[in-house]
Amino acid sequence: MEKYICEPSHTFLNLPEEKRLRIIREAVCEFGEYGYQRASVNRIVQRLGIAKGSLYQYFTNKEALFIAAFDHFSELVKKTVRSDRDPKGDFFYQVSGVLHSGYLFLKKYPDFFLLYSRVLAEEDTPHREMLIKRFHLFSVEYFRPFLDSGKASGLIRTDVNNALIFFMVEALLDRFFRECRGGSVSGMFGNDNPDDSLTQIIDQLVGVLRVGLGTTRI
Amino acid sequence: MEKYICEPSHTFLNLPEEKRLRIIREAVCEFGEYGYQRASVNRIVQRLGIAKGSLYQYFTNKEALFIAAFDHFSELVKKTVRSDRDPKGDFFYQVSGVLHSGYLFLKKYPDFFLLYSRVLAEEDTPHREMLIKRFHLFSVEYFRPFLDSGKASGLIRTDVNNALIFFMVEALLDRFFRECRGGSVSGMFGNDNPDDSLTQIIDQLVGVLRVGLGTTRI
Amino acid sequence: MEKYICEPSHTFLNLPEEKRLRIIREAVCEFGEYGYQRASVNRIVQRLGIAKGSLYQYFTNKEALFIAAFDHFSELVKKTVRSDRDPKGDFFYQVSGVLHSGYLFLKKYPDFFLLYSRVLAEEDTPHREMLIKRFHLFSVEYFRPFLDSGKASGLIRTDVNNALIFFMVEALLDRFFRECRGGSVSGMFGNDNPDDSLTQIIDQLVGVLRVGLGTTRI
Amino acid sequence: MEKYICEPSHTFLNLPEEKRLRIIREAVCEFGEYGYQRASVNRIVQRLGIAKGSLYQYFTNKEALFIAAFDHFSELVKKTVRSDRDPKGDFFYQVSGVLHSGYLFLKKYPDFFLLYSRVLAEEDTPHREMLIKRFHLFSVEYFRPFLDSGKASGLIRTDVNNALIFFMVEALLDRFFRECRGGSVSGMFGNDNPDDSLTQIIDQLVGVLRVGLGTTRI
DNA sequence: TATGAATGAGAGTTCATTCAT
DNA sequence: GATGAATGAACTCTCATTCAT
Repeated sequence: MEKYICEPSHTFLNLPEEKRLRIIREAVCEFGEYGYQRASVNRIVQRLGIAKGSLYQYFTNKEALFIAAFDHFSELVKKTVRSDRDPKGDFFYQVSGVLHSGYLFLKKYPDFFLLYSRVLAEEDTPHREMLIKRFHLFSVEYFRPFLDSGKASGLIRTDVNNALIFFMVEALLDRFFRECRGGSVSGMFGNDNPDDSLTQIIDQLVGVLRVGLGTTRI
Repeated sequence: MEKYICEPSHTFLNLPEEKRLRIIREAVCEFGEYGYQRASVNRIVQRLGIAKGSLYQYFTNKEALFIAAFDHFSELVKKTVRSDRDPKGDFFYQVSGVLHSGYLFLKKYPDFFLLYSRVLAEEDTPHREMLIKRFHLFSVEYFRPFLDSGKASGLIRTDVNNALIFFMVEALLDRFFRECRGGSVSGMFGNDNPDDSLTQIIDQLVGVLRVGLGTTRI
Repeated sequence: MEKYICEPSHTFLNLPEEKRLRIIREAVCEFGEYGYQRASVNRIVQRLGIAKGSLYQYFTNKEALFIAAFDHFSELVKKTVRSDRDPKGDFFYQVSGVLHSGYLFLKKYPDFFLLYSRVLAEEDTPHREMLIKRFHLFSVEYFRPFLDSGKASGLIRTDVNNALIFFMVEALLDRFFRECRGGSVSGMFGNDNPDDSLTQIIDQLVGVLRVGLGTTRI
Repeated sequence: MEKYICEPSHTFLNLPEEKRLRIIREAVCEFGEYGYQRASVNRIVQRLGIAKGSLYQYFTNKEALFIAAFDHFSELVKKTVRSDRDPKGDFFYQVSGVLHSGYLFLKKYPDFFLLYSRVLAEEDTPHREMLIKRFHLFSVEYFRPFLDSGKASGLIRTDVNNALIFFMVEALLDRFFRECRGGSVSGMFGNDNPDDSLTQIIDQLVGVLRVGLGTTRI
């Protein structure tokens, strides 16, 4: 993992874990709600009930605080995905699994997810490219083995570029999660079914992928 | 087309076209670069070399200027797509056509495209939902006939929801254009071919769609 | 009547009377609603539907327009009071008469009255002292004969200074009209009688004056 | 005393008293000179020689500063009147006492008095009605016992409405103080006697009231 | 004579950051 | 180590007035 220009200070790291977490959580919340630029350090310290000077002793500036908040989130995502991992299924099963556990994650930590979308969305987010790339690499690293073995075993068309496959999968994940955040997933396809129709929708989406990218025929 | 609460003033509409366009263009540029909230009216008038008061005689407020800029862009996009339209091809041919002409458009007006992504991305953009919806409706309106006749003629699977098809197509368009903006299209798949490899990439993407959504077999 | 530094221009005086009156009326309205300083020339021309430049050709500046508006009002008041005048009654009857006709006036021309209160109230009104003094002089001029003959005929205490009598009468007029503007006159004494109780209230007020200042005993 | 939506911040309350008072005093001065709307926060901080941001850490906005300034003044007035109070005299004696101590107060704090007149005068003053009402209530609360016992003991006419009596007394107080502010009190009745003629004038005024409202005959 | 586009100073307010205590 | 008062540039928006057409 790269070192940032501005790591949290020792003062911060020596804080009791509870307080450290509260600070990170409030930061995630603020940055998620307003995006980096419009987020207000004032509001953060107000919500925390600590002095502005204190925060500036933990982090050299707004940017450092932001990076720390994002990092925490990003580690959490990876941990969650890894722990949910069921290594038995094929590539398409994995995609479907990530859609499911991603959905659960964003229902559980809406603030974290909001923060992530903000970073994706707002170009003036500091270190944006690095942060995004890290997620992309994680996704590649996660799906790669399944993709490789899929191609090896004849499950997946070998005439389609890996990069293009990642491109399509990430496009669908992105859009799916973005859509999720707003309203109910089912609502996005016009019907008013409750959340449990989620499985059907994911199945349909992945089904199309399976046909388009796979060798299986209908 | 709906009327907004705050149209540009007569003063603005009576301006010589050249000046009017310059103003819109600079606004698009600023809003594209910073997003609505962080964009600065100060900077805009500075770039234009006009007095702040003047701009406020053209538009009641920042929001009105923003809407005007976005509208100009949005009309231009529609006009471009419509004029490029080749009504002969099937649904997938149309998707491929839109990818092409969209690519050309964003190379020609990168600022406009930036603005669009900002709107998609930033939730505190005023009237965001309306602006996005309008694009979505345009896309539905454009593709719908081809989709319908495709299903009728047996070209396209009828067991896949229309909404889901739109979802996938828009997801790919979105991501494709977003990727385009950064570097060369070819760069996004790891190879350094010049732009003329664009056709191949689009063909591959649409090819996968054609298999996944269509009844044609490989 | 004194000449002002800035009379309305010939251009204005040559305007058709109807237009001239509309301009004055809108000005009265604006200055009444916002007071001199906060009144907006922009709004006035907007309401009138004429060009800002035009207004500035009629009046050299905001101040000149204001004076013209106030003058018109002030002439109207004097005309009204004079035409209502019933020279038969004694001093106290006259006071009561002015209270009545003042009340009717302010119900008929609330904007004019509002303008007057603004002038009384706001110290940064240009030429305020002159405008107020003119009203005071009018009041003195109006009441003086009745006061003199009242003292001569033994109706009014001669041991009370004329200036003090004017002071008291004007204080009551002022407060009475100020109170009137807000709600119903009757409301100001806590009872909810309709406007026709006005006569009783005025009678009571003047009654107290009559006892305090007069030689009549209860 | 009611709490306002926006009290001064802790930051302000923790300031050394001297500085706190300076700020209030300058605010009173500015609001008194220009009225609420035209008063300029810029000018206030300039006069104080502090940064604009500082003032906004003390008070959430212009309105809060205004209310704080008015409150300070209003408490001071009440304290002054109460401490001058001589509970021995009758109702008319009390009126005369308030005229005297009011006069002294406004000579001592002319800016405070100016502010008060502004509030009375300018309808777009925020919370105007509440501020005025509070003064009226204070006046009622102060005079009421004397008025009641006056009526009980047969000193005051019982056929005159209490509300009407308050109306007259307040009208005279208002006008008296307004007149005072401009020049010397004596000047207002045309003679050039020094301030010590004040007593005579007040005596005359109250004398008329005593006759008009009282049962005592000349 | 009438127009209305242009002006620019000044309004209230916010905010990341510093530093003496 | 913690505090929080102070800062001042930048923000959006308003307005009386001018002047070329």
